Amino acid sequence: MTLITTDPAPPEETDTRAPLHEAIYQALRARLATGAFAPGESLSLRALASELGGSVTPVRDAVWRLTAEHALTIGPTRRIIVPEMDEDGIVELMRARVLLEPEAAARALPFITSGHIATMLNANAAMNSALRRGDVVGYMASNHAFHFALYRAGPSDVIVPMIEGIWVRFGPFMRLMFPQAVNELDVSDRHGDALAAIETGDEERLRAAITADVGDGLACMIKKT
Amino acid sequence: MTLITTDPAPPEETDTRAPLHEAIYQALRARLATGAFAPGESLSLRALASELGGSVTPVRDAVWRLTAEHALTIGPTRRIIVPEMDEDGIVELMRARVLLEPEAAARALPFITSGHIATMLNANAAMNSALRRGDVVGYMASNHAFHFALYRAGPSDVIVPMIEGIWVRFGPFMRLMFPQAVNELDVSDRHGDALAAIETGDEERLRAAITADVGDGLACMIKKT
DNA sequence: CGCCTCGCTTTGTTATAACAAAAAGTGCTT
DNA sequence: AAGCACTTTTTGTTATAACAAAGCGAGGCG
Repeated sequence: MTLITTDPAPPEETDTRAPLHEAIYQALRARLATGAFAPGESLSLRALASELGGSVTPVRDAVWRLTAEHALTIGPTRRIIVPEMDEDGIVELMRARVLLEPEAAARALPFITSGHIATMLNANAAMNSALRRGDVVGYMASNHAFHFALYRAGPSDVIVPMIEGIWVRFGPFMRLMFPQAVNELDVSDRHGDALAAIETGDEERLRAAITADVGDGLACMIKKT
Repeated sequence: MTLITTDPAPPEETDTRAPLHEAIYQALRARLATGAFAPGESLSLRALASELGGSVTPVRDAVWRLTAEHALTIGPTRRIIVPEMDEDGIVELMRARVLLEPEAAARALPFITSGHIATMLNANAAMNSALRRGDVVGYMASNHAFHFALYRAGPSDVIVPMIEGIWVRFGPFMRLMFPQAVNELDVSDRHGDALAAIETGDEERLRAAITADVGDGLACMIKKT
C-alpha cells in the first residue's frame, strides 16, 4: 500500500550535499564583496585551494564563474587577478547602475508589501547606525540589503542579477574609498525619500530617489581619486 | 653558445597557445547561439569532451562560464541542461534589451566612423539577403553583426557585454520561432532608419529606431506562442 | 652600479582515476 | 501487459599527477 512513500532528507542543517565548488564560490564572492582582496592582487589556484579547503578542481570552477561575472580577471599570462578600476571604469559602472536600478525599483513598486517595507526600514536603520559607528563593512552590507530588498520584490529575474553583478564588481573599491567619504553621506536621506515615494506609490519620485542615491555614491567615489 | 636563444613562436597560424577550455567555450557558445541544442536538452561532460576533444576538466571550465552567463543551467540533480523559456521569460529579456540597447546606441553615436557605417551597411545587406533566402542562421548572424557593430563603436565596456549576454540567451529560441515569422519582418526597415539617424546625428531618432527594432522582434516571438 | 642570464619555484592547464548519486535498462511479479 | 525492484551504466564531483610556461631570485658580466 502506498501510504507515504519515504522521508527523504528533512534533518539537514548544514547541507553537506552541496558541492564544494559552490561553497568556494560563495566564500570567494563574499571576500571580494567585502574588499578582502586588493585590486591588482593576483590569486593562485593552489593557494586558494589550501586556504579554503579542497583541491584545485573545485576552486577552478568557482574562479571561472567569478571570471564570467567580471568579479575576477585573467591576466595576459593567464594569471588570476583581482580587477583594477580607474575613474572611467567607475563612471561606466555607475552609468549602468543609473540605467538599471531606477527601472528595477519602478517595476518592483506594485509588488511591495509591508514586509518589504519593514525589511527596508531595518536595513536603513542598520546602515545609519553603521555609518555613525564608522563600520564600513556593516554600512555596505546594510546598503546592499536595502537596495535589493526593494529590487527583488519585483518579478524581474533578468535585470536584478545584472545589478547584483555590478555591485560585486564594486566590492574591492568601496572598501578603499569609503572611509574618507563616510562623513559626507548623511546630508541627504535618499533612502527615506525612496520609502516615502513607495508609500505614496509615486513611481517618478522613486526613480528620482534611486537615481540620486546612485549619484551620491558616484560623487563620493570620484571625489577621492 | 648562446647565439640565438630560441625561436619563440612567430609561425603561428592557428594559435595553439590558446587554452583548450577557451576553444571549447567558444564552440559551445556558438552552438548555443545558433540553436544547435534544443531547450531542455541535457548535456554531459564526458560526451562534450569526446565530441569537442579534450578531457572533462576544460569542458568543465567552459560549462561553468556559460552557466554564469545563464547560457546553461544546472538542474536540481546537478545535470547540465540548456535553459527553457516561457513567454514571460521572453518578455523579461526583451524589456532588458529595450532598456540597454537604445542607451548603448546613443552612447556610441559620437564615436561612429565611416568604417562602422560600412560594416553596418554590409551586415544589413547580408541580413536582407539571408532573409529572402530563408537562411535563418545567416539572418541571425547578420542581425547580430549589425547591432554590435553599432554598440561596440562606443566606449562602454559594461553594458555592451550585458547586451551580449542577453543575445546568447535568446539563441536556442530564435532558431525555433523565426522560420515562421521571417516573412513579416521586411515591412519596416528599422535598420535603415537607424542608419539615417546616425548620419544626421539624431540621437532621439536612433533610440527610437533601436527600440522599434527590439519591439518588432518581441512581436514576432510572442505571436507564435 | 645596472642589466642580463641561468636555474629553481610556482603557476595554469590537462588528463586520469576513484567515488557517490542518479539515470536507465532488465527481468520478475502480479 | 503493466508496475516494481534490482542491477548496470552514466553522471557530476573531487583529488592527484604530469607538463609547459611564467615568475623570480641569485650570480655574473658589462
